[in-house]
Amino acid sequence: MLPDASRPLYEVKANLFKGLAHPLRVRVLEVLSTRPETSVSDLLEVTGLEASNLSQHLAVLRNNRLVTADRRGNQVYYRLAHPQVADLLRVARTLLGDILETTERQLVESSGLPELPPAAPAVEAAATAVEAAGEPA
Amino acid sequence: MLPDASRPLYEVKANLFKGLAHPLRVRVLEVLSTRPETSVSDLLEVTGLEASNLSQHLAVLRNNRLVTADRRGNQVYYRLAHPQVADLLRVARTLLGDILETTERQLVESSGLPELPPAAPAVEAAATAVEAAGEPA
DNA sequence: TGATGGATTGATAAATCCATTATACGCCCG
DNA sequence: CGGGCGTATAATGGATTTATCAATCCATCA
Repeated sequence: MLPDASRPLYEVKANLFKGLAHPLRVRVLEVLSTRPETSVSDLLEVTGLEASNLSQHLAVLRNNRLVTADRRGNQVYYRLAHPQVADLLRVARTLLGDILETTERQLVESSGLPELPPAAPAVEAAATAVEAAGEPA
Repeated sequence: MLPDASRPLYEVKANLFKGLAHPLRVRVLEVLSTRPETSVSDLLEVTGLEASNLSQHLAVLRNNRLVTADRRGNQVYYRLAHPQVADLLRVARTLLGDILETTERQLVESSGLPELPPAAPAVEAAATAVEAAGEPA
């Protein structure tokens, strides 16, 4: 889990992605991208999760060195270990935008070519949702 | 597996990362980042894998719209579906470089502070390996 | 000290992922 | 058409991941 550099890079990278491969963990990282730090109790509120479940996921993020925790008094505060983590989320998002765009285009092309589709509610709304989502990363 | 935009973005992102969360798939994407396209047989050579195993992983990459395949004659050629995929791998690599650097520094700091460590073979070599690795992404 | 609130850890069952094997498909050539 | 090659899919069993519940740890405050 710790990025052991003696292994082939593609293994280490795969481990990194594994650390990111859960909705909850992505969510936590997104929250952490918007503020300098966040307490576990705040994360609990935001996510509406069970404490132990969240804690487990935070442990995964810690083991992957994606976040750092420090305890102040009764509470524990988490922050991104590196700004690059936010970069990664941003790049992922733009990639997803592209993917969605081209799959949508391919759908249109293969289904009769109505140059400007009169309005494909679901897909269309979805696409713009991704573009405009007021989301941190 | 298809990036359904009607779901929360963090779920879609997590799915994307899941698609990347295997050494073999990362390896394939790295190979594909270095050339415009690569045939399955070439990938088989490079990776030394069983055909069906590779095929399964290629299917995952296809389902995630990370690669596209097109058949010409007897062979199938794969390519990255978007240049952003390579970007993602690059950002991941620099992040890993940072992570490794700071964990190494923390190791040194917490173990007696030999200002310039006389030479910590494993870790040191590893770090430079990551920096210098002549790897595509 | 005991008690309380916040967070983590351990244990377990369910779900998911993966390598392997076997089978099927698509294309070319004889 | 039949055979062979290159890929892909199905099925199976073993390993990993995850949500849940119980137990523990750590700091505060009475």
